[in-house]
Amino acid sequence: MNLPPLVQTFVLHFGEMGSRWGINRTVGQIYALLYLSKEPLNAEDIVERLGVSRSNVSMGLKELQAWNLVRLQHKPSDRRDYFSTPDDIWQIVRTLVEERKKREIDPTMTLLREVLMQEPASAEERHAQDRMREMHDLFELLTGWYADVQRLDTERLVQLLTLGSKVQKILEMKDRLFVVPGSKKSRRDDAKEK
Amino acid sequence: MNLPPLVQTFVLHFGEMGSRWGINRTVGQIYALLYLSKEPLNAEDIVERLGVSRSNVSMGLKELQAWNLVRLQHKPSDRRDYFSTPDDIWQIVRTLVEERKKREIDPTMTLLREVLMQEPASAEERHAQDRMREMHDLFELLTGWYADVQRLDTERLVQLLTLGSKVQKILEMKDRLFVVPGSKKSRRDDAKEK
DNA sequence: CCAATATTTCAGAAAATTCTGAAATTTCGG
DNA sequence: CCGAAATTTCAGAATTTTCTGAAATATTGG
Repeated sequence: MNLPPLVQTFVLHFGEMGSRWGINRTVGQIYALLYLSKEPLNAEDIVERLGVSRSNVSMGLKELQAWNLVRLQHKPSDRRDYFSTPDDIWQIVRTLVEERKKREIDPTMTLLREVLMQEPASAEERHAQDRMREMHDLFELLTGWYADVQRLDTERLVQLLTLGSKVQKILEMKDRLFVVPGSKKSRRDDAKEK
Repeated sequence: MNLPPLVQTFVLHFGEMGSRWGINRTVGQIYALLYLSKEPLNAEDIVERLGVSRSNVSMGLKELQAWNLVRLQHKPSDRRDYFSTPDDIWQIVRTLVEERKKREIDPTMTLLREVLMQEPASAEERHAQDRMREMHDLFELLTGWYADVQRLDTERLVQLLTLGSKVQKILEMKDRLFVVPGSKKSRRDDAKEK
């Protein structure tokens, strides 16, 4: 491995971290390297810096492309493929969340919907189905939130995140200001009192 | 594997899904089984239903305990260990997020902080450090948001998630209502115009 | 077109992980 | 305490994943 120490530390860490995700060491290292690099890199650059085989890099890049995590580009009068990550880190986050949802949540939701259609044949199955329904509803809530928030432009997203749970305070304020006292909606807070 | 079809479908799916996480098939299956089960199960129960070795179950349960994902309990006049998942699915989510943060984010933040202290020895290292700083700041924002939201009770958390980006609307409303026109704070929206 | 260059594919080697059975250790009722 | 029951440990077998080198395929400047 042929990298400045500071870069190497990061690349090695991401290689190890990859295993905690569904990603292998080389893929993690390639991504880390591209993320830190100012200039786009071609496959041979990556081979030299990471010290892995050309074919391994080829497969790694293919996987990263399948994840939409790298951008392929070309330099004038150079037929080699150059790869880079988006400059905007928020774009990276959005892609990551999107792709993980696609691979992990969506198939699970499909399965849950299927299983929830079936008729339980025993008390045991009935209970299992109830549990699956809880999970289904939870995922629905989370993905709904995500679908909503994902549309915000970055500035507003950051604003929202910075606010954190302080939003809650504003909600309470809103409730107090705009809900007609005695109406159905305003009873929520009363309920807490009991 | 000796399970009602509906349960088996879910257990097999979670087994496969486990690989996408850092968790192995058996651990995924054990967790799925416990999640669906009304009654706590002992190790031998799990062996029978999943058809894996006793030692494999032992190691799987140990791992799930390390993740705080299962609860160990005992039945009167039975010395065997019985395992279950929390009834409250939100408790499960909280634990999962907490543990993943502990294993993935925290070590990465430690590394980033260390590397950001060092003096870059070249333009390349300087750029790499800038990129790492972006990541560091991003994680700080996200974990800050999480730390904040994590404290909410479930009812309010659900409320917040249901609202999604509509929060934004309320924020704008708040701005319009309470910010003194011409003050520093009220200029945020003006900036967007240019 | 074609030859040089670039990239991908893929079979099998290497490495890592998962799983098992047997043995060791722990626990606790009597 | 003892011994039966329960659990854990662990060496190595089985399986899966990762990685490589060689060969095949694709691309493009001239």
